[in-house]
Amino acid sequence: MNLRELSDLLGLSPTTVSRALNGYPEVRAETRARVAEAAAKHGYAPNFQAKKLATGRSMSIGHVVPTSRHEMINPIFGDFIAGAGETYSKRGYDMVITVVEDDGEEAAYRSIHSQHKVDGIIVHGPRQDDPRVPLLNALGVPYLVHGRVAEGETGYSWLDINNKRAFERATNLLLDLGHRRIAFLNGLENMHFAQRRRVGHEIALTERGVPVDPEILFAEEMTEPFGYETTRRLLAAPNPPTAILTSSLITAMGVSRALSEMGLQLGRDISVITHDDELSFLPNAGDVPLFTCTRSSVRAAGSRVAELLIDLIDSEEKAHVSELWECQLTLGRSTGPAPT
Amino acid sequence: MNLRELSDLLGLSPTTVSRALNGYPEVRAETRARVAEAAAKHGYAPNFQAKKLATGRSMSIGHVVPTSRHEMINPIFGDFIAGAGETYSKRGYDMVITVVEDDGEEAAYRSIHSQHKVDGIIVHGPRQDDPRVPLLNALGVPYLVHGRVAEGETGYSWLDINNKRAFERATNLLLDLGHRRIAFLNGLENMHFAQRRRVGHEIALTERGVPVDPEILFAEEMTEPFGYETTRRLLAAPNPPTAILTSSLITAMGVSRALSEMGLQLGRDISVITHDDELSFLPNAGDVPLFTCTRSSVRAAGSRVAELLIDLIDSEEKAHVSELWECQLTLGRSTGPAPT
DNA sequence: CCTGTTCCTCAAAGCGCTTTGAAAAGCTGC
DNA sequence: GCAGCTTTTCAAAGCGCTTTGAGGAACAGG
Repeated sequence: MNLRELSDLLGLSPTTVSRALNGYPEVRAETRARVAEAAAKHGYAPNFQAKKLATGRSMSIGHVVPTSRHEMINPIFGDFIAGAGETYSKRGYDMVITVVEDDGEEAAYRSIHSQHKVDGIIVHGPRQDDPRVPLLNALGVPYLVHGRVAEGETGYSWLDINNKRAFERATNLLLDLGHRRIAFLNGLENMHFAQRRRVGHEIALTERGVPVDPEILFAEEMTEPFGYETTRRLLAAPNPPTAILTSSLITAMGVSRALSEMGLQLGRDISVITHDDELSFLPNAGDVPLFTCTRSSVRAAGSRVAELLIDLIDSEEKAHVSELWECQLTLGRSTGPAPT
Repeated sequence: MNLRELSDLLGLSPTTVSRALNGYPEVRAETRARVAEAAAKHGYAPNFQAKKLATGRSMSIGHVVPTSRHEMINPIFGDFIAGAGETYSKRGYDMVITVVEDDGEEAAYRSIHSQHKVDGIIVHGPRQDDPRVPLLNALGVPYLVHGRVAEGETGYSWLDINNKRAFERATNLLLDLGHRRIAFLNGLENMHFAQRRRVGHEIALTERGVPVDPEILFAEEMTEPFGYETTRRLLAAPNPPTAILTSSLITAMGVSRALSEMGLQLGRDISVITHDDELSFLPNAGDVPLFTCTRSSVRAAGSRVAELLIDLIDSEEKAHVSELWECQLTLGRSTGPAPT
C-alpha cells in the first residue's frame, strides 16, 4: 500500500493525504480523521526511503565503531547504545551502526557522509588529538563527541564526565584514609578519559606531597585479567601498595579475585576504588555497595548525548554545546584506613 | 556533488556514469576508468536514499532490541553486534538498531517493515514460543533467529549453539568427577537457550540416576550478584552442593567471589563449570583457563548470522536455513574431584 | 557507397514521497 | 449576485538515482 493507492481509495489527492498524515494545517479535521483511520485500517505507512529522498533528511544518526583496535569491544557499548536508542525512538530517529576496521575509520566517516546516510554522528572513545574532530568539522556534519579530545580544542560539541575531578577526589579519599602508596590501573592512556584520570590522580598526590611512582601506574585494556595479574604482581613485589585505583569495575573484579586468592581482605588489607559506569549486568549496588567508586551512568550519558545531537541538528544556529557531568563518589566496603 | 553534476562535468549522460560506476558491461573500459577517476577526485558518492528508492532495496538489516525487560542490557550484545557488523561492512549493508520498550516490540517490527526500512531482520533473545516468529512470517520479511524457539516449530531460519548437549556434557563431567549435588544457576527460563540448558542438565542427572532437586536450580538474570548471593545462600544452608553450573561467565565470577570470601577454593572445595561466550572484555583464556567451560564465540555467531541472513535475502528460493554449533568443553582450573 | 552489426551512449520514465503554486469551494458583506 | 476572503483540495514538479528501450557511431561486408 502506497500513498497513491491510499489516496485513490479515499477519493483524495496524494497531496491531501500526505498533508493530513503529516499534520499540516490545510486539512479539515474531518478529512484528517478519515485519512488517519483509513491508513490505520490498511496498514499504510510511508516508504521511508522515499520520504528521506523527498525531505533530504535521513532521520538517522550514525555510530562508527572501530573493531579491531585491540580486539576489545568496549563493554560499556551495550549500555550506551541502549540509552541512545531510547532517545532515538522517542524522537523518531534510527540508529545506524557501522563497524569498521581501524584503518578504515576515516573512509567510513567520509562515505557515510557523502552518501547522505545520516543527519548526524556520534563519536565514540575519543583519543587525545583525535583526528575525527577536524575531519568531521571539514565535512560539515553535525556531530557530538562522547568524551573530549585535547584540552585546547574548543570547536566541537561534547558530553563528558569530569574524569579529572573524580579521580582527584578518589585519590584524596585514599590519602585521607592514610594510604600513601596507591597503585593505579588505568585504561589506555591515548584515550582522553584515561589521560584525564591520570592527571587528576597525580594532582591529588602532588598536592599532598606524595611522590608519583611510575612503577605502580599501569595503563592497559580494562579487562578482568589485567586487574588480576597486575595485583598479583604488585603484591608479590617488595614495597606493595596499600590501595588500588582502577578505571573499570571489570578490572576491579580482577583485583578482588587476586586479593581473595592471596587471602587478603578488600577494604581492610587493601583498599580499592574503581570507576563504575553503572552497567546493567555488573551492578555495584546495595545500601553499601561492594566497591567504593566514582560513579556515572553510561546509559544516561548515551541518552543525553543523543538528545543533544538531535537538538543540534534541529536548531538553526550551529553553536557548539557541551555538558560536563560530575561523578558521585560513593562509599562502599572496599575502602578503609591504611594498615599500619 | 550528485550524478547529474558529475555527468555534466564529464560531458556524459547520467546513465552512462551510473552504469560505469555500477559495473555494467555496456561501457567502454576507458570511459569507465575516466568516470571512476573523476568520481574519486570530486568525492562523488551516490545518494544512498535515492539509490534505495530506485532499487527498492534498503541495504540495511534491522535489529530490534527490547530495553526495559528487566532493565538488563545483555552484555553479549556488544560482541554480537561487532561480529554482525563486520559481515555487514564486508557485504555493503548497514545495521539499523531500534531500541524499544517491551510492549512496543510488535509495533516496532511492523513499522520497520511497512516503512521499508530494512531488507531483513535479526531476532535476538528468542523465547519459548516466541510471538515474533509467526509475526515475521506473516509480514513476509526475511529474518533469522539467533537461537531457537519452541521445539516443534520449523518454519523459520536460525543459528544456535547446542545448549542442551553442552550442558549435558558439562553435567556429565561433574558426575564423572564424583559430584552428586550440583547447583545450576541458569538464565531466565522463558528464554529458549536457558530452557534447553536445563533440559540437558536434567537429562544427564537422570541418566545417572541422580535425583533432580529443584531447590538448587535457579533461573534469573545473569548478573554477577546473582552468582554471589546464590552461592552464599547455598553454602550456608544444610546439604550444600559440591559443584555449581552457571549459564554465564559473569555469574560465575560472582560465584567465585563468594567462594573466596568464604575461604573456599575453586576446583578443590567447589567445582564450577560455566558457559563462556568468549566476550572480549572477559577473557577466560590461557593454556589452562580459570573456569572450566562450555564455550562458543558469540562474536563469531554474530558474524555468521549476518552472513546467513544476507544469503537468504539474495537467494531466490526462500528455503529455511539453520546451523547448530557444538560448544567446546574446555577444562580449566575450576573443576576437580568431589571432596569426600 | 549503402546496409547490417556491434558497441556505446542517451533520453525519459519511474521509485514514493513532499511541497509549491494554483484552482476550486465555501463564506462574508455589500 | 458578485467581489474579496479564507479554507480546502489538487496537479505537477522535484528529490537523485536506476533501468528500459531506442538512437548514434564505428566498423565491416557486399
